[in-house]
Amino acid sequence: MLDSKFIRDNIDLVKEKLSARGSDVDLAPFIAIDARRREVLQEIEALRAERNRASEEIAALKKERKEVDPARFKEMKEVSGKIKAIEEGLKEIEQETENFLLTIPNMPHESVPFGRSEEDNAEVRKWGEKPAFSFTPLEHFELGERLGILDFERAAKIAGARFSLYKGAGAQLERALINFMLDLHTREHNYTEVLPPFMVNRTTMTGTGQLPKFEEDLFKIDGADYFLIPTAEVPVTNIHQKEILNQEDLPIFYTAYTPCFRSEAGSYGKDTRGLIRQHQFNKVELVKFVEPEESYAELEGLLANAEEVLKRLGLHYRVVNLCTGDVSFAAAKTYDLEVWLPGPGVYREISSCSNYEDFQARRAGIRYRKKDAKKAAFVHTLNGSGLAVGRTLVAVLESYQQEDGSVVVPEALRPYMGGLEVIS
RNA sequence: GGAGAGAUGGCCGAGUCGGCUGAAGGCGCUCGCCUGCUAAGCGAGUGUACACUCAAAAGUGUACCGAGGGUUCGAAUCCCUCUCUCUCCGCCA
Repeated sequence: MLDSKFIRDNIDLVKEKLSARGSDVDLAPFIAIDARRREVLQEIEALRAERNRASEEIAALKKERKEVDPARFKEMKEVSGKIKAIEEGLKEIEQETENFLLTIPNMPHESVPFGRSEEDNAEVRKWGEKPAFSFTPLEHFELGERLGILDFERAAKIAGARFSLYKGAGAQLERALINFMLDLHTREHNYTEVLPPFMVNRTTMTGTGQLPKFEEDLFKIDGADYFLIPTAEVPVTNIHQKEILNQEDLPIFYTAYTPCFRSEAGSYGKDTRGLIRQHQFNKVELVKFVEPEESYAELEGLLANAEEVLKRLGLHYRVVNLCTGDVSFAAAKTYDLEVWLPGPGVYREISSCSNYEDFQARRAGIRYRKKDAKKAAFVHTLNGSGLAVGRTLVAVLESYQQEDGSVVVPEALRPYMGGLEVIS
């Protein structure tokens, strides 16, 4: 959420920043209603002040056991009626401003390249090499089905399309990846592991920006106001919802493994086979709460933490700086990590690392108190996948496949696989 | 699922028959004084948001005692609804 005062004072800048991301919001109605809001507020506050004064007067008279003129009561009853009437209008106006603000996306940071679509994203760097094969590499679902470690047909029978069933070494490999990632981030990168609820309420979904705009992408529990989380970012960022943290508590780093649930209506027809696009997938998430001055340095750190997973697994990847037209609703800046998939021969997003600045903090009410500042300030929140587990498994299968269809287990994972070296 | 109790400031805790209660008292914390050091003691301060005045510093007003609504000239205090916490019973991995 943007600061309404900031919008008021910087209309042209806000307009420019939003149009850079392809959002041509008309700010004029907001400016008008915001002005009206303050006008009504002043009116109502003056009346309330009058009521408070009268109240004190009456209290003083009663204390001295003096008579109160009945006309006074009548007069104040009218004032109260007026207040109530204006209050209703004010509530509507406030609701309207709130609704507007909640649907305005974040402004991209100055280091975000201008662009219209993902075509315009800027490659930052590449790491490693595309693995060379003396044969035509297979896609992961072929490998997985042949090895008997992935079973999409039965997954469809149990649940439907876009669900997966891992078996044997496949299930074990998924679990190994989760543990490997969590251990790396907790032991070497200073994150605190958390295991949050996989369902959250509406307020929490609004805090990180999934609601009110993207309800159709979420799975909602029927008969209760719970949603399945689309990412651990949601419950974990909201850990400190409506809190004022101490400066010395920052920065706070959390990592969490959770399954993620995404409805993503409209995605049908894309990536229909395999693990790439699922209604349920596993992810290890990294979340940071930091002071504003530190947030861009912390974004680089977060990105490096996610990259480290790929490096240790020996998977070739590239880092992409998303352009203004491709950064998501709540983010000010996003780096995507794209892993190389030898099967289809493409780079595939495997992590998305973003700085939200104070956009989520303002929505969720996450503040901190600076040592000698009188006012509490909003923290900056960041998060990134560290990594999407299913897609990592895809990359491992495809990158480490051998001509006979077996798959070599990357060394970093062997301790988590009971020493297993090859899946065959 | 059933029965009961409760929700007040960073924490503990008081709020009488509704009336200067943003909220007593204590603890904690900050600054100052005092003091070989520490402790004790003394003094002052110590929530958030919004609006207005304003260059700023600051000041003024309004709101907030779990959330929302109602009664009333006036609600932390009375009434209703909801949420959460605790205790007991039932069920249960």
